[in-house]
Amino acid sequence: MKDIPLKYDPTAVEEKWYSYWMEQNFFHSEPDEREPYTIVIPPPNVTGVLHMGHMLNNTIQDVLVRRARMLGKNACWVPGTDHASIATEAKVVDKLLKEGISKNSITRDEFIAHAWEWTDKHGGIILEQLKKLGASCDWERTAFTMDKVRSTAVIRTFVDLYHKGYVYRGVRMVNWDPAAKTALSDEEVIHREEQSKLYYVRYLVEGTTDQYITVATTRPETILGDTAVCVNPADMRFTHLAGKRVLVPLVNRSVPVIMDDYVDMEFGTGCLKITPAHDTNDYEIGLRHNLEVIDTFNDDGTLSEKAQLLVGVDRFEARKQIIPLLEAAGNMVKIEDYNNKVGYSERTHVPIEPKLSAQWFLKMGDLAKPALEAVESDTIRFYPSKFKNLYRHWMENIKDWCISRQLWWGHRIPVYYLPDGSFVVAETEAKALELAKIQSGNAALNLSDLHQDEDVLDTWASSWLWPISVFEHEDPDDTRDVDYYYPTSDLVTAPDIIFFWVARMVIAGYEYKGTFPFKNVYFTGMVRDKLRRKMSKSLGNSPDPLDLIAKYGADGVRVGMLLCSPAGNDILFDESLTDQGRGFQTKVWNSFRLINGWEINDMIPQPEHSRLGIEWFRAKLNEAIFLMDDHFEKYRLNDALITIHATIRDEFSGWLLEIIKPAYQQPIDRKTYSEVIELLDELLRLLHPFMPFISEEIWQLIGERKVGASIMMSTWPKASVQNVELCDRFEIAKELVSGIRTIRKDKNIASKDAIELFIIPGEKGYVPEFNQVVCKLGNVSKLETRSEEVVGAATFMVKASAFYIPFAGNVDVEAEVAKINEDLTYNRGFLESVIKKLSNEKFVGSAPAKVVEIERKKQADIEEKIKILEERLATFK
RNA sequence: GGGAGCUUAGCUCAGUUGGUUUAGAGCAUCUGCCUUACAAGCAGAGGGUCGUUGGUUCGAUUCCAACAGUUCCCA
Repeated sequence: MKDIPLKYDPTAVEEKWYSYWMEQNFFHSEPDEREPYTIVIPPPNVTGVLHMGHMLNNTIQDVLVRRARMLGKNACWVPGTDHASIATEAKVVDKLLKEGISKNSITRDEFIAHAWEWTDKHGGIILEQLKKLGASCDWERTAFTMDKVRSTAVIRTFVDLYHKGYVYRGVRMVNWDPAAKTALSDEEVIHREEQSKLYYVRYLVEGTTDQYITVATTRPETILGDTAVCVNPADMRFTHLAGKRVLVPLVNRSVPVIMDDYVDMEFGTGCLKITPAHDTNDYEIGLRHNLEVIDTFNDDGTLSEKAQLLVGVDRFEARKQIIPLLEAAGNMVKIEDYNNKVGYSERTHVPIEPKLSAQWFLKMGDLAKPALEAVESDTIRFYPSKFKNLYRHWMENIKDWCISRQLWWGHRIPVYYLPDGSFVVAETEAKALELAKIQSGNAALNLSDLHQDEDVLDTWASSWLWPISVFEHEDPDDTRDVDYYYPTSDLVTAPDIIFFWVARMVIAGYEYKGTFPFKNVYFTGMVRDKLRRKMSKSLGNSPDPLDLIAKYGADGVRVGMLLCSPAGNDILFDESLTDQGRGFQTKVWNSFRLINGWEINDMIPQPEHSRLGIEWFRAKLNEAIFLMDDHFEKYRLNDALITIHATIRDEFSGWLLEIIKPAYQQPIDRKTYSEVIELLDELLRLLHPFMPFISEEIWQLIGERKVGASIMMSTWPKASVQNVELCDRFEIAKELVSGIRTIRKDKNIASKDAIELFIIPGEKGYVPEFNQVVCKLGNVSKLETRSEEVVGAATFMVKASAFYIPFAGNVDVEAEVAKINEDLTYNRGFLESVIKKLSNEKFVGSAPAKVVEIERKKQADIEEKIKILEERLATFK
């Protein structure tokens, strides 16, 4: 008997064991002859602090890693962080601004120094927070997307892809973020439906004084950049305008009326204004019709000199100001309410401006092929598999990836321009110079003559290498780790980055390692609040994970998160979940406290009920292991948790402990005690991946443990042959005990008063082998079988067996009769449906023999039960 | 506008190739209990014509179609 506290103190216990695990270096992995099990963390942004999404995601990873470790695999969970180009740059710019420093006033190098300072200060916070959750990451392998090894990999890859012809520079319509002043990839743009206006504006047909053509637009401020008006060639309303020109309002530029079947005749007026510089579709039309491109916006979203009017005015202010101008000029026809979709920057949340600009692109078509095939063929499995559709759709319609960003924080593009405007691509300045000399034929060229591209690479251009680059070393020939750990086993991430990250990792994996980067992808749901709102800082609906851990314990929070989160389903987080987790933690502790409090006596033999209980529980536990393994195999982690949760709470604490519990202040026999400790040991091991701390705490207390021992390094219990029949028979005994409890409650018989129990056994519903258990749990002093109805007793049935408990007081005949009649009605109805089925010749003829047999058995069972019920009813008449 | 998914108890969800006593769990609700480990607990109870309508089948929550509602992705 150990001296243990009445109340479990998660904070103290969690700190103690996490330090112990760290001291023992249990999380660290080195390649050896065992099978590897590898997970790379989805690297959180250095700007981030732990939020509920991380909690869910990392809890899942930790569960998988801990179980794999217990299965004897060489488990390695690599942690790290992501430099998050645009988000971090924005934070650093803000911070500097508060200090009175504008980004424009300092050099690139000075800015980068500030950004590193910021990263060093904040970048590690989130990883420290993960430790509180119990994450068993190999901290010695912590990586950062901008550290030396990872940066080298990114640059090397760019150069390689360039030389393979996949990278090209092109002027294209890109998604321009006027706040960050950078291009964004399509995936970084979020489209939202908005209430806006549709403006009908008329353009004077050139050479006339009263002929107009009216267009409909949501963006009247772009009129200043119009270079055509377009109609559908099939539209009879406008055939007379073919070859004519119109005047752009306010600026009176003469532009052609063009015909293109892109125009939807049904929409608006059937007549479209074309602004090639500021609309993707217009740009395409412009290319087809050789239209002039007039860029009327500056990089910051204000109108440029080219607009001629409202120069320097912000685009949204310009929209307001241009309306009275159009009205005054007599061009505004009408304004209607209209809902349209507007693209917003994922990071800065400002509306995206389509803008022509020179950017670096990566050709995706060929690269994507093996990556699509891998998922289609289930070489890489998605859980849940419904995300295959999404993945396929994107991969089949993949577009080239805009990989340049007009930012400073990130991997600077290794392109070096020569004085003549040509360029070379190389991993280092020295190599670039060498190449430049050859290319230009000018051996006197030196570094100061070269100018490196100002842009950095998209952050995902580093994260897509993550499963490879985290295993690389400064010595490029040291491939020991990558050879051993790659491909990794499981990836746990959110479906919203399936394109950003998952798909691109698969692409990079095939391109650079010739195989998939991970075998399974587990998509978690979004953590939302009770009202299904996304958790966000601005809504203030997200609890601070660390507060939750302080309040409920890390184990409690982990259980709370997982209880309600089948793969891929959003989890509607509510503190009642973590409260449940804490409740379970307390339950586990109290169960242990009960056992711990027993005095052991070597002299007394094992009582029969204890022997039976333990025999049954062994079978039940075996069943639980079997089920959990199956759930794990299918990545149904919440089902696996529910299984161990129910096994501990209901079967172990609720049934087994009640069976073997000695009478008050009585000792327990040695055999039962050691057997129950053995069983508890197994339960704790099954619980460990979910609740690492409390399982370790109790495991350390129930045996003599040497320094260096830990449940996390113990083995995962193995399922043996199932004994379903034993479990089923015990369920019948449980029903009997429940029946007794119900009668006690109905008839107000205190549990300390012993009762007598008489039984008329039927074909089913009575298992005498568990009589000792029933007597113990039901406080039954006498148990006898009878062949005739017992009068003056409370009765109930289990299946086809009838049970009688004599009691002092009157039997409520009316109530009994009513109860029996209710039972009869149900069973007769049921019998009818079975008979109907069996009398259907087609059923008997075509259904499998096994199914028909089941129906026959049903019929016999129900008939027997009805017979007994009828007999009982007769005794009341 | 195109595509995908979802719709089962008041809420959140299971339901594994169509048949296992006319659908299960957790939470919530209700009723008892401060029963010597646990009131952060225990023992019970009620609650669903499986979105609607058709079809396939001996048999449909399960397969198919249409419709309705809803969510997401893409344009």
